[in-house]
Amino acid sequence: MTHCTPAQTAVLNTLRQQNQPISAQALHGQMRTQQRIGLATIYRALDALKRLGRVQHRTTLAGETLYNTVEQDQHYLTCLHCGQSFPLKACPLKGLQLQPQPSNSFEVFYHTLEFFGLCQPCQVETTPEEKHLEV
Amino acid sequence: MTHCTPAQTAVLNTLRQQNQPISAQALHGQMRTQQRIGLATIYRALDALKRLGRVQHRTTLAGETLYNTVEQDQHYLTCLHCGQSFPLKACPLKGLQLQPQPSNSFEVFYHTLEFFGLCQPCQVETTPEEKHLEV
DNA sequence: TTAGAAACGATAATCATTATCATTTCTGTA
DNA sequence: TACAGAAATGATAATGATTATCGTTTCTAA
Ligand SMILES: [Mn+2]
Ligand SMILES: [Mn+2]
Ligand SMILES: [Zn+2]
Ligand SMILES: [Zn+2]
Repeated sequence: MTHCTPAQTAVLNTLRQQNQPISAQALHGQMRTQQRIGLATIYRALDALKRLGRVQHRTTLAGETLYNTVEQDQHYLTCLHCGQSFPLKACPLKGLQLQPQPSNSFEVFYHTLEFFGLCQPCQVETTPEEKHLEV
Repeated sequence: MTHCTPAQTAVLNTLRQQNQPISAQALHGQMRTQQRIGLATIYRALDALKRLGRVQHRTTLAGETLYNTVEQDQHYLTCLHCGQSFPLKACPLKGLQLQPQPSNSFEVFYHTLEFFGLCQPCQVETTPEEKHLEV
């Protein structure tokens, strides 16, 4: 219990090789070609890594959960109309200092940050009254 | 199709009355005491409001999806050990300008932002090597 | 070795969310 | 007003990602 199990290590390494967040099932499909591993073990490993602060996840509009390592500090603009996601070039929180918090010493491992709105092409198909903030 | 359906309006108003994000089922349980409304309609309304950029949602560590209006721009510190969530006093992105993006004119309606780590009490039960960033 | 603990794989069970479909309500027109 | 087609709704069945279960295997430490 002191360190990662073999499965956890394997999952973490496979996640590191991805250049995009990936679902648990896709991860399984990818890993099982290399080694014998059960889907339940993937979920167990992802959960453990999550609680260790090594892996994070986001949920797409379609409802699928995508995992990635905390190191790849990546955020997306997601279009509410067509569902496409566009990666940000940099993390907007880089170098940002959080205000002192409730118990004033919460230890932050990582964060999730996503933006939702309309991509360029989808904006034209939208009525003016629905428009909000331009960025 | 030009405007909200009665159900969408009702859901949005009920969401506004909440001072915390709430699950679809809890929302249903709360609304059905006031009026006859089906759970499917709640989900349909939430989905429509989501795509209109009026409602957002987050997924807890336990896997439940919680909804809230975009106006209540609220973010949380969530402890990976005990699962408790602590609200931030203010949005760290307030007044922040996004860098020019891919198609350079993505229209942002709202954002989601969450922090994960260890709360004060849970930090003491943790070995030093697992410690990360102090905030 | 060997006993107990932890991890694992296969698969059954769960449960939030979606899809279906018959019914009701709306909207515009004759 | 009466009516036809469209949209919305509620009840409920189906789906599918995640979790629980359980028998087996692997690890750990005496
Ligand atoms: Mn970031
Ligand atoms: Mn905010
Ligand atoms: Zn789009
Ligand atoms: Zn805690």
